[in-house]
Amino acid sequence: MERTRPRRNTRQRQAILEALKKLTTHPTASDMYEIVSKDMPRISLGTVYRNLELLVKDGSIQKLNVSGKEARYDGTPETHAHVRCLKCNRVDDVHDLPDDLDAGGISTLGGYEILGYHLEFYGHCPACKKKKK
Amino acid sequence: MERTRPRRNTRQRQAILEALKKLTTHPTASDMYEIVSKDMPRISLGTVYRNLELLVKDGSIQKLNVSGKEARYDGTPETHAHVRCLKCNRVDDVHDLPDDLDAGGISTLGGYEILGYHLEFYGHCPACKKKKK
DNA sequence: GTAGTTGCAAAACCTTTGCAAAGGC
DNA sequence: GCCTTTGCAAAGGTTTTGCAACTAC
Repeated sequence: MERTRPRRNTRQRQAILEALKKLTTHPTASDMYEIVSKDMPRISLGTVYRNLELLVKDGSIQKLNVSGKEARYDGTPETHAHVRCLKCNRVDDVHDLPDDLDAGGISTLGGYEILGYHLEFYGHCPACKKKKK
Repeated sequence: MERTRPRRNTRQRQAILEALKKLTTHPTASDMYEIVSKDMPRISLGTVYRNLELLVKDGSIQKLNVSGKEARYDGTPETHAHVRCLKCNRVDDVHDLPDDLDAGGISTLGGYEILGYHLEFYGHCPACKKKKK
């Protein structure tokens, strides 16, 4: 289709990727903007969006947008499931999926050529479960 | 939390639900607006959004917004997997999932209380596969 | 030097909301 | 008649984009 690998290693792109890789949370674009802004006060939100998008196309990171709210980014390139809290919108990784789903093994479904999947569970996180009472 | 079942059976709400139930596709809110507008030219897009949202809360229909683009609606209340075409953005149901995922059987994951899941595969639909060449 | 990138601001896009009028029950 | 719902339009929030200046290579 078109070139996906970034041509130039700009300071902005490096900073965004590094900051995201360090996090185990799943920040939104504007979270990333705030984080990177600390070291690079003149960076713009547009640049953050552009680079996150490039890195996603690149395969370096993942974009999660199951909730219909702001997209969130995941510094891990490997596909894996997520859990989202319906109350606080927090997103965690799922590592202990009992019956692991291996999309790599599924190549076609109803005539589609399958390239991957998004699997997101939803419910209440531990903190919100407590508050509920 | 608050009442979720609609109080009044308005013509607009009926028309929206009926139209959606008839479809096996997964229309966006504005698709629904266009469809319902044919019989009800003065309906507004806001009303379509409000009613779709009510019906979702109600459990009568489902909302799909894994792609990060416009949300799509599904006239079936039962949770099931979907496939989305990365090129044309078409969404189909998955009926022949080889290794069926039973979220009903999963009640906790990493401390979360699990209430459901969204599973969406992505790839290229039959039509787009042909065009690719 | 050149073409990809940035910062900035405006625009685009989808969705939600305020409000007066209309309409179920 | 009361109170939810509608239609309309404006506002909201996130993401994208146009453009001149900048910078990596």
